[in-house]
Amino acid sequence: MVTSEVWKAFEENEITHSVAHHLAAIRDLTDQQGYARVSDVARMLDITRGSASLTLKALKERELVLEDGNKFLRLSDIGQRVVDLVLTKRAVALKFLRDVLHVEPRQAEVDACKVEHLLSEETGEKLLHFVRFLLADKSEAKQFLQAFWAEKALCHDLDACPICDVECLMQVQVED
Amino acid sequence: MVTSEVWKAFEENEITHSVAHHLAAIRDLTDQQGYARVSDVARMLDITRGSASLTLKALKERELVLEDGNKFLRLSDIGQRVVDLVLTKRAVALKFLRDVLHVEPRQAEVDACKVEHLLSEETGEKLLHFVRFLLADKSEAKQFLQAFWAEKALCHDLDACPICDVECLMQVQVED
DNA sequence: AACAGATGTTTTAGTGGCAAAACATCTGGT
DNA sequence: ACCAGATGTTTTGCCACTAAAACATCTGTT
Repeated sequence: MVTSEVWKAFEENEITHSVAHHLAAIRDLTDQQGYARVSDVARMLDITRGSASLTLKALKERELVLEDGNKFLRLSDIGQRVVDLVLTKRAVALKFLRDVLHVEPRQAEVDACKVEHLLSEETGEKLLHFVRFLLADKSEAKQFLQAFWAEKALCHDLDACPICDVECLMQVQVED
Repeated sequence: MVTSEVWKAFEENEITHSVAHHLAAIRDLTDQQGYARVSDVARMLDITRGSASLTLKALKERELVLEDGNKFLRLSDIGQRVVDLVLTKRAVALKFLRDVLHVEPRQAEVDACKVEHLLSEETGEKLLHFVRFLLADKSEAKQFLQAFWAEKALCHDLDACPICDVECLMQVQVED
């Protein structure tokens, strides 16, 4: 794989950040109030109705969103599947950042939200396994986390931590 | 923090994916061949010279990129700092995905590349600590990883794994 | 001197996403 | 019946990013 193929994959993402949140808004609104209209989505995302109308029109053409005769929106089966995958990855990433890495809750939320739609299914699935294993009631996990959290308290500043430079990190060899 | 503030943070990112790679290209080219011109950057990123010219013009105006009389480009101190932060986060994310989660190397590269510029400094730093601790020569880490990699082999398919649903995961309480 | 090739820039156009404004429609209250 | 308010759409314009094409400049070869 050439370098340009790697970095251009970003643009080729079929589900953009904006699309993911339009779909998630429809899901949330349907759950909360039983229906979702263009205006409801716009209000929830804090964008204009015009903007939401255009984005949702495209999603209807892509058949991720359906509309009944009363202008009520709902997710198609595929749309539901898409938003499930994205929200699962968001939840797992949030759990990892907040409860394992101890990133500030708000920052963890922002970061998880930024990357949710960009992580591959493979990464999402493996991160899920990892977090589950890490937070389960296993002695190896408990001991490891205890040791990690204890050590972390000693080293907050990257520049001040001699063992934490990346060149050094990248040379660490891992044996399975 | 309101929901809309969280998801809109994506758009407010000052360093876009494209910008990060333009800066990284200048850095790589300077290291490899001693200089970087608009055409070199365009070739490396596999975009047209026109496109690179426009993006780099904007970066010169933002003073992240400097140009000498011979049209040779170099990073300003701030530009250097920016690209260092991004590439550090890419390296750490790659290490984590590939060597800890065992994501397929190519997929790990793509995913790390997609999120590198989106992760906060806090997350990047804490992930670095985590990976370093995890891959260091510590008994807690070794035992944990051994147990994780052994268990992971048993559960490849998300749907087939009853313990791996997210609702369940999110209810796990963590005590420090 | 003339030409070819490489380089850099600008213009035009397309995409995704946003706001603002104009417009149409629909609904409830008086 | 009328009006106000809410709703939905379209148009226009902006920004970041890209390609394509036209254009200018510079360099090396003959």
